[in-house]
Amino acid sequence: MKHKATIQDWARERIRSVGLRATPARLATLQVLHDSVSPMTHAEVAAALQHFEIDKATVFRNLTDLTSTNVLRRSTLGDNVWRFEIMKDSEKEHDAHPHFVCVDCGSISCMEDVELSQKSKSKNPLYEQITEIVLRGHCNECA
Amino acid sequence: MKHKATIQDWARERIRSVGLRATPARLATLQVLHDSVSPMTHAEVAAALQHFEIDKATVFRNLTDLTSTNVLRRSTLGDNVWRFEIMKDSEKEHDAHPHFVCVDCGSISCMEDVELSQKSKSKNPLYEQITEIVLRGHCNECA
DNA sequence: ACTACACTTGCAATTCTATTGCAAGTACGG
DNA sequence: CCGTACTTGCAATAGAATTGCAAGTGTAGT
Repeated sequence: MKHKATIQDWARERIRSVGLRATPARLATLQVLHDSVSPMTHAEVAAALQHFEIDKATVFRNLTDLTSTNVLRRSTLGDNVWRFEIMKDSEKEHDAHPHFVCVDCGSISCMEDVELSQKSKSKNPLYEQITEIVLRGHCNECA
Repeated sequence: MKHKATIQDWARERIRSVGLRATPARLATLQVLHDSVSPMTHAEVAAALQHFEIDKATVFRNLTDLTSTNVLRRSTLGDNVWRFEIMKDSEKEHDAHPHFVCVDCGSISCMEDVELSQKSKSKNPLYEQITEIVLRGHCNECA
């Protein structure tokens, strides 16, 4: 388990490596997203950062900037709200990992160890062009 | 090719069969969606119906009602705007086979021969409770 | 056909997500 | 430590989605 200081260092390094400045707002944003087990909406991130008096417009812009530089991944899970999560180095070349949405409580979780496979080799040349995978159902809490 | 009168009859029949009233606004809504080759946003439907002096709130409520009764299907392409299309009889039984949504043209297709598998046996007890699988990406037409 | 009632509609206002302009503030290369 | 280009805060804006309520209307039952 990484220490907070280590995460800060990683965040600073990562932000600067994509040509952006390591501002407190951006470091805090990555910290918050790191501490979360699932993708967060911009409203959630903004709420978490209000204690630090960081404006929501700033949060928006930073989430957008960090997404366009591939530090974050932005996805829409079917409810018309953007969600952001830190993009791991390991998944930069791969397809996005599936997200699970509970239709009862709305909770979001990542399904790192689930992948798609084809029953037959026949068709589905679409496979390579998939950008997002969303699964809906009942989570353990609500089932 | 169906005649307009036939579509009106089908629409009236369909609307009433789900327990709703066959109002001019609803008949016109289904007519417009029938004439469209791709899913339409609420704004597009509302614009098409303005000539008939149908309020956008009414349009929205009807789209919502018709969606919750499975007359229409609502989907999001990733731009945070709902899109609606008539749900064909053949696809009413929505089993858990994946649907593919093209984020460019909005077309929806079934991916019968794609299934999920776990990389590791470890966790993910969520697997059995999945009710819907949606994949987003670029279809062959739009790629 | 008529009637009554529940369902619908129109209008206006509201909520929520996302975006932008601009002046003040700040990170950081040199 | 300075200068400048990048960032931020604040306020305003745009657009999608939603709601309250009184007036209007489709329909089942007579």
